[in-house]
Amino acid sequence: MSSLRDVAERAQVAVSTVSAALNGTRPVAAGTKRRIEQAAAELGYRPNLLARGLQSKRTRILALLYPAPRSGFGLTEMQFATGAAEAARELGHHLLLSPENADPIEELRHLTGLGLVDGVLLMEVGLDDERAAFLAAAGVPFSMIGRTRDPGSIDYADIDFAATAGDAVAHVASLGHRSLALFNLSAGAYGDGYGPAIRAGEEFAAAARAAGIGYVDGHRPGSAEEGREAFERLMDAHPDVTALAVMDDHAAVGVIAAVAARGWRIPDDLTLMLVLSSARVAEMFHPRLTTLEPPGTELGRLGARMLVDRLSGDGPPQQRLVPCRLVAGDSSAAPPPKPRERRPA
Amino acid sequence: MSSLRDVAERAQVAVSTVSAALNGTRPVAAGTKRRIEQAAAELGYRPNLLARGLQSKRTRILALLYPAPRSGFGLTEMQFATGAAEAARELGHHLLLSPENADPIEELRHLTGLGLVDGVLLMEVGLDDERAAFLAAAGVPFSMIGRTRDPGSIDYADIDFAATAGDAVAHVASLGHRSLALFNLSAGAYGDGYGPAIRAGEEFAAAARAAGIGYVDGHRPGSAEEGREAFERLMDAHPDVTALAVMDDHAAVGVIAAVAARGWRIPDDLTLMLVLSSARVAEMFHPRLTTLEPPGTELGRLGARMLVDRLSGDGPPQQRLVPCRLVAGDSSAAPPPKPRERRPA
DNA sequence: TTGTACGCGTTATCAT
DNA sequence: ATGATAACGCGTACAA
Repeated sequence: MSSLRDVAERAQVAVSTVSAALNGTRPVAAGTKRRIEQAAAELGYRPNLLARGLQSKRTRILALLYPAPRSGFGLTEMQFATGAAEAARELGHHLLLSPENADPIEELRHLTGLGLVDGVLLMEVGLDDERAAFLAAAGVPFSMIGRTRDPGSIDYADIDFAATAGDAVAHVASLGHRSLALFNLSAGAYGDGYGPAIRAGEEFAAAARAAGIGYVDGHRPGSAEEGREAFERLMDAHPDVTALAVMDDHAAVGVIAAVAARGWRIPDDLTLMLVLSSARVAEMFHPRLTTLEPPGTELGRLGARMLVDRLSGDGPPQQRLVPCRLVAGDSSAAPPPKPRERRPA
Repeated sequence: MSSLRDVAERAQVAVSTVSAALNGTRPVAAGTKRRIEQAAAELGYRPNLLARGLQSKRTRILALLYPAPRSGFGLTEMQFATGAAEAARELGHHLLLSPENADPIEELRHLTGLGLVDGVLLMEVGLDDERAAFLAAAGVPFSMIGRTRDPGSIDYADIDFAATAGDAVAHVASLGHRSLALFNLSAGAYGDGYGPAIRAGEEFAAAARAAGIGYVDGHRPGSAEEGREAFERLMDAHPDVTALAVMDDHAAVGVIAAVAARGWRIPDDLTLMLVLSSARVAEMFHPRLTTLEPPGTELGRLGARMLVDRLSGDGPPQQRLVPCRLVAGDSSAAPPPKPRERRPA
């Protein structure tokens, strides 16, 4: 690879002049500049990122801290990564994919100690995330996709659960439903203090209250079988519920089976929505489910952009909430006119 | 961050001795070595990767060239990335996520010119992949997940389509089926020369021939609607087909609908398999589909490992084929005893 | 406007 | 066995 010196020789100038010309870091005569640029082009010169980083203390590399895939790991997480990578590239940065091992803190200490990355992007942030605490204490610039319980002045991009729940409730309310239930994420899949689970629960409750419709939660099925059981118990206890929002894809499978087993149909007897699931997944179902699709790419992009902003200058903290997109499928309809009964096949 | 010099001062030795002691690159007296190690530990010294890379011409960073998500982009691609990242970390390397833009070659030229990465990992390799040609010509070490038509001596890890097709055929044959059809990937989704589509087609044909059972292909539905139509046409032309392998998730949705519309049931009237789809997706269906799950993580790991091996020394080319894992679901059964008829509801 | 000289943190070569 | 010193390629004072 050709270096600054090669270009300098070819253009008959000093190395520093080449550097200046190429970076615009000080005035260079138009003629000289042209000669230099031509020489650089001819040699296919590319600045060496290592040397530049060593000198400037800025590598323009971001690390995406990648939690070890627990039970569920899907399209959304993929979108975080691709969104962040795209935005990083557009902003002249690179994205390092950094899978966490058993000891995330040690991993972080190592990673940041290398001098390789300028900042860190955190995924799957817990309500009391130790990684965030560590990074803040260590003075390492970082941003979060998701957020801790008390983000303070830390940059983050997260789902707007209030708006999302509002949209969902408005959707079913406008169809005429008077009572909505939520099947939340299972504790097993994500641990107990998982932010999205907690926030979704709170905001759905609030939205339903504000809209003046009934609301039931408490079930947290994490598999098809649990979804079946949960639906049965839900109908036993609250036969008036005509709309159901489910946060776990597999639980939805069970719900659908349970509905069919009763001789009921979707959407005639039950309006079913998927929450935090991509439209691609919703299309796998029959009928195609209405879904509240998380803005994965958008959040990834925002996270990266915020981090780059933070590295450049220091403005006020950027904290952005983005609602899910409601994609209406064929699983939404008006509630059944009369009380439903079991109609075994 | 503390540097080698800080450690040297603290241990009362020369910088070069510290370097030698820490890297074991030349003999160091036991006592000195202990002093140095202690000083390093006390200062929390971490070698600066940039400086080391600048000097040694090896950054221990791998780039995963990440194609812009086309239509279909799922869990498998995610697994490539996570597998590669994990393996890289275990081997003391880092993984850079590099999304491709409009001009992949220019992107590659840029990336490799930066001196930032030691080698490149290619995903979604085409039969005549220009990126592979470029890298080979440029002398940049790389390995492929997937493979070109003629890989020559390039390292790669790919799906073993022959074994996969063999397993699939054996599965349906052992259930008693005498005729199998394949719905291949649509040309639209992946372009026309997409390796997996072509290899799957060839190998299913060969496996069926070897097993002495009938084989039909030619349909390439890329959506639910196209899947419905394709199934209708298939049944019109080949009413004897009792087993169907589908490579596109969405097409499978249409097939299932078409089967139901005829008043048929899965698996009683049709054995349905998903090919190259993850078990997680297969579980979304009802009944749970039998699937040939691609070894995404494994391939990612292999690709990274091969690349690291190649960077370290140069042995013979490593070319590994890994078969898909057959996960039996509830969509496989013996063929119907009598010819099926339409049984409209 | 341009050139010279130094430092970033590391490894490698040469003396000692 | 250890220490001094020269690169690696770049940015940046400072001098010209």
